[in-house]
Amino acid sequence: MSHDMPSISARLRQAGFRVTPQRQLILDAVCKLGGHVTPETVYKQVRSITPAINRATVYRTLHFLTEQQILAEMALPNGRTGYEIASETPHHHLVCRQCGGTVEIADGMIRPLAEEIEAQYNFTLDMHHISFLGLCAECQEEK
Amino acid sequence: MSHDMPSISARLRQAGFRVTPQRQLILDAVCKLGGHVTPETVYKQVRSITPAINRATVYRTLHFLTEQQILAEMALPNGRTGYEIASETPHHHLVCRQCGGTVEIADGMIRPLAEEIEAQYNFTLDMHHISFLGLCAECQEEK
DNA sequence: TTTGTTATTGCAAATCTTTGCAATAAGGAG
DNA sequence: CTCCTTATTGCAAAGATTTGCAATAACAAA
Repeated sequence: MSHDMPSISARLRQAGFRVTPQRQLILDAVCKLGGHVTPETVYKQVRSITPAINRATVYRTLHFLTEQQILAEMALPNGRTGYEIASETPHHHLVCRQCGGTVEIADGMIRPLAEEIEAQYNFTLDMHHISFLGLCAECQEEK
Repeated sequence: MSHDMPSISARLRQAGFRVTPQRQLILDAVCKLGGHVTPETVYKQVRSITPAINRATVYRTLHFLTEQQILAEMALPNGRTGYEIASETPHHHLVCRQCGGTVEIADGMIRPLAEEIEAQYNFTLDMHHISFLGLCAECQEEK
């Protein structure tokens, strides 16, 4: 999945934010890299194109784009954070703490639980931020 | 809930680990503080008793005690990690990203989902490490 | 008790991430 | 096109966490 820069730009400006070269470069990098990226891989990717970017800007922009729901955050096994393009249909992840591999699980699978939690505790879940940590099939066997 | 140091000590030695003053101080600190603690609060607590402790040791020991299932890790809203005494009956958390407050949810509530995931993906979930992030009832209203 | 093995610690340096502040530049208004 | 406001960036320093390595000290065995 790619991103529609014109419409994203319009949306940001509409909300009073600015569309800077850095933001575009970072979003391009996330798309180009594909899948789940880390602040460091994004930084390197953008750097390979131009030196006109600072690490702090990468971190700040990744947070910003997540707030704007253009990206989605996901927890990685070591307590680090990964990012991916926010998809229309939310989905979640099984993350292997051993090999770091991830498996996507459909939103439908956890929706019943989510609704039960929301109803019972009046707690609104961040539905784009759910990672279940554990051991994948391969890593279980190696044990 | 407190900890039974004699039996824990025996268990660790049994497995070839050593029971050092630092480990005891750190475990005591977690118990004394109660609830969910962070590496920093543990460090300060131990420090207030004796200067004979290094920050790196606190981090390493917290990880170690988690591996030994004496403590359990939990994800905090800012990507940080919290710890608590591992209880007999596993439970999970709803963590408010706004106020940082936590609510415990019973294991029974998510067990059906967990079993479905394990069956369908052959993925073993870390059952002590599940945190759902979101907004608690109070913080929703403030919006 | 003494000794030997090696798990653990402390330290310092490396990583990773966040934050305050002054300088820069996006983009709406004139 | 120029000016003005202020959102963003870069920089540097602070904070948080991890890691390599030599020194220390548990604790099992003699």
